[in-house]
Amino acid sequence: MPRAGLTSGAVVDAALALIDEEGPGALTLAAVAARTGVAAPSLYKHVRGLPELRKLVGLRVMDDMAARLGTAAMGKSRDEATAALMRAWRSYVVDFPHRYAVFPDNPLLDPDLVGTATRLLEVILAVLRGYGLEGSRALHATRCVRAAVHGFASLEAAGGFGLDEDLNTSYEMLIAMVVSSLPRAPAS
Amino acid sequence: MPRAGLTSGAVVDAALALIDEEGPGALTLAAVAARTGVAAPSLYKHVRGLPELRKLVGLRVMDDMAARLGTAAMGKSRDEATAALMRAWRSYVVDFPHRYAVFPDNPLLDPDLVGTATRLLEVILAVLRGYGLEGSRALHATRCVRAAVHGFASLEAAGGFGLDEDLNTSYEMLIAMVVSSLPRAPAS
DNA sequence: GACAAAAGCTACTGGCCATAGCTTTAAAGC
DNA sequence: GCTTTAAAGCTATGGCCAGTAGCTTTTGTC
Repeated sequence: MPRAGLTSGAVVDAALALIDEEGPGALTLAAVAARTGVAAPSLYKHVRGLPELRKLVGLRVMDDMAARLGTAAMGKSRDEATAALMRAWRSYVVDFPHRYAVFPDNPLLDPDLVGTATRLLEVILAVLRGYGLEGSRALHATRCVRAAVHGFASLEAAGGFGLDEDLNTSYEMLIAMVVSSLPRAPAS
Repeated sequence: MPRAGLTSGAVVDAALALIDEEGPGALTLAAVAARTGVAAPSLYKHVRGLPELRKLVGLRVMDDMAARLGTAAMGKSRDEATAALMRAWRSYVVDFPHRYAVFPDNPLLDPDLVGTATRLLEVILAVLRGYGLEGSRALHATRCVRAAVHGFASLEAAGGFGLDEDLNTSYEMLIAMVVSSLPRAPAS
């Protein structure tokens, strides 16, 4: 019997493939084992259990998003950067609708996730700093941007918007709303 | 052996109590049966199974919210109505943080939920009509309001905002952003 | 070529959903 | 008041999944 040659990363890959193909509800150890050609208990050699697998999957999702957002905002500032950030966020959801559902609920409270989560927030904060926002004002503004963007993304990922017609137009309107109403300090 | 006298409604009540006390993950037929003092299979006399119970619970949540939003917006118009609506939405989440997680993902596509879901959307649409918004513009604006409000609510319900300090301030800022950037037709 | 660590396996337990089929309660009709 | 019957409850059972225990086999290293 040849060895499967699994690694922790390969298990996460299989989990993501499963999620992409059959939705977040299909993520079971049994299914991952079947897909990787291994008996279910063998997975425990690479992953501590289902909760840890979920966490690793969530971490990958956050990582991918952080990379996308970072490059999207790169070289831009202010309104242009905000719009690019928001478009990149949604584009992830459009590309991987099922993945967005496994984005960790509360990454800031989990020591294993807080690093990546902070990196993600840092992207937003960096853009807001371009408006001259710092400290408390930047914090509140970050929350507002997160709320708008995450709200739209999660509703779209869940198919929550009824007819999917014209979602681009809706989102551009949301971007315009955010951009136009972000508190701003005078440009330096 | 006296009879428990369950009804479909009582089962939903017990399910909601469970969710409130132990979170949405605690909603199992076994737990509901224990709480109602009945053997698990007996629940099938009142509910078709776990998916249906979830749906009924989601329906109740939507119903409660629709009632709250309706009375909150009543007698107000434009910015005042928008702000009241948004505050009422969040107040539900603050009062029942765990319930918000069982809000149905896609009520508009489920024939059993679409009625209540539409009633809920109607409240938002009614407020937007106060700005003179109709048709396509109103649709897009509704989506933006939903996104902002739902995004904030779901992040708060999941504890996704790190420190919960100053969430009121953040939300008031979001309200101000929405109110100030809503497209508006001239007042009649 | 021997050995040790890691990767895989089978066997098993316990939780939960769900179905089948029986018993008992309680309400309705005579 | 008694009979009847539908609904409400039960026990028994099966299947799926997570997770643990303990064994075998591969594979890389000395």
